[in-house]
Amino acid sequence: MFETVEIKEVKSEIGALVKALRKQRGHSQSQLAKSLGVSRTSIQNLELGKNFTIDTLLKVLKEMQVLEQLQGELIRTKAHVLNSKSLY
Amino acid sequence: MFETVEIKEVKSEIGALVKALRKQRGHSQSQLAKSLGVSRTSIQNLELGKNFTIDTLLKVLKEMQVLEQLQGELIRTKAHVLNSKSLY
DNA sequence: ATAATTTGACCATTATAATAGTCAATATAG
DNA sequence: CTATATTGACTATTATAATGGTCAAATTAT
Repeated sequence: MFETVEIKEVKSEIGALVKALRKQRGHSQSQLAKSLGVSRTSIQNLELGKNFTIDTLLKVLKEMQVLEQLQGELIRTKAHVLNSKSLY
Repeated sequence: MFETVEIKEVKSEIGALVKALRKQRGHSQSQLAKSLGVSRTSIQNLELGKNFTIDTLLKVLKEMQVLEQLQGELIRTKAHVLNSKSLY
């Protein structure tokens, strides 16, 4: 047990999710970049699992209308953290 | 409807979550920074809702052993995206 | 209460993400 | 098949995140 998840792997999965969201909406990297006011290189790096800033990611998620969901997850996760007794 | 969530707000919530996780484990910013091999300033900026890189965030989440959960969410979300018919 | 620790707010420097551009390889459309 | 659009892979430059340091204010421990 305690399977280790690599950071690199998670970044790639974030990239794959962004690409899936973008494709589903029928946009090219250029179209998306333009509507967010960022460079296509930023979208490309995000999708290819390179390093990127939280701003770039959140801009995409807002455009894709999944920012609310992320916020919900954050609030739930934090509540869960605060309610569970510390084991540390 | 279509309540707008601000990026700034979400960054602050991520910061609050990280701070809650850290406090629960009884670590100082300095301790956490050292164990991740990043500067305290990076932890501080993350917690205060400034901009930061995905690497910094994922390092923290890995240390806090919540990276698996995030990965699970990503996979579920992507599956949901791919299974739902496009409205676009 | 006071001593010790932690945190937020700086600053200067370094590392690197973001930008704008090009081009060949793929993919998509006609 | 041919034309068009898109993507991945570069490069050079600029903007900014990360670093390492200090210090006063706030918090926590004694």
